[in-house]
Amino acid sequence: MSEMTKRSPTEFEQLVYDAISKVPSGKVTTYKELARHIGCRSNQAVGQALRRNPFAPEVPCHRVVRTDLTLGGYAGATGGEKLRKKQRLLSEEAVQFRADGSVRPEHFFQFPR
DNA sequence: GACATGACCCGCG
DNA sequence: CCGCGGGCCATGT
Repeated sequence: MSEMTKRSPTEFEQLVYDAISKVPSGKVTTYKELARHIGCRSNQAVGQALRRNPFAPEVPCHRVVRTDLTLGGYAGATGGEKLRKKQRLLSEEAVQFRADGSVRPEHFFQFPR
């Protein structure tokens, strides 16, 4: 029979969503930092959890960018409309960008050690 | 359980 | 600078 019920977040995903929620407005973190904070050695696995985030933008996954501070992805896309939306959300939180599209480093938020 | 996918990262040539 | 390969690991088929 076909699947009708929607899948609930796994514990791992909840861990990720909970961590992101601690990133303040106007700041960004990275997939790598996020992974380190929750004790995950796969940055990619963190990206996977965010890619399917059903609570965006309440759970502010738009505040997570790549280690080189370029945008990364949003709503399952790595470019186009979706990505521009991510940039707009950040702009509205007063995050500033450099000419090459990367986030200005002063907005980087590091989790408490 | 094996195999494939992916919003990542890093080193090397 | 750019592509390629290796590493890491949660999820889905």
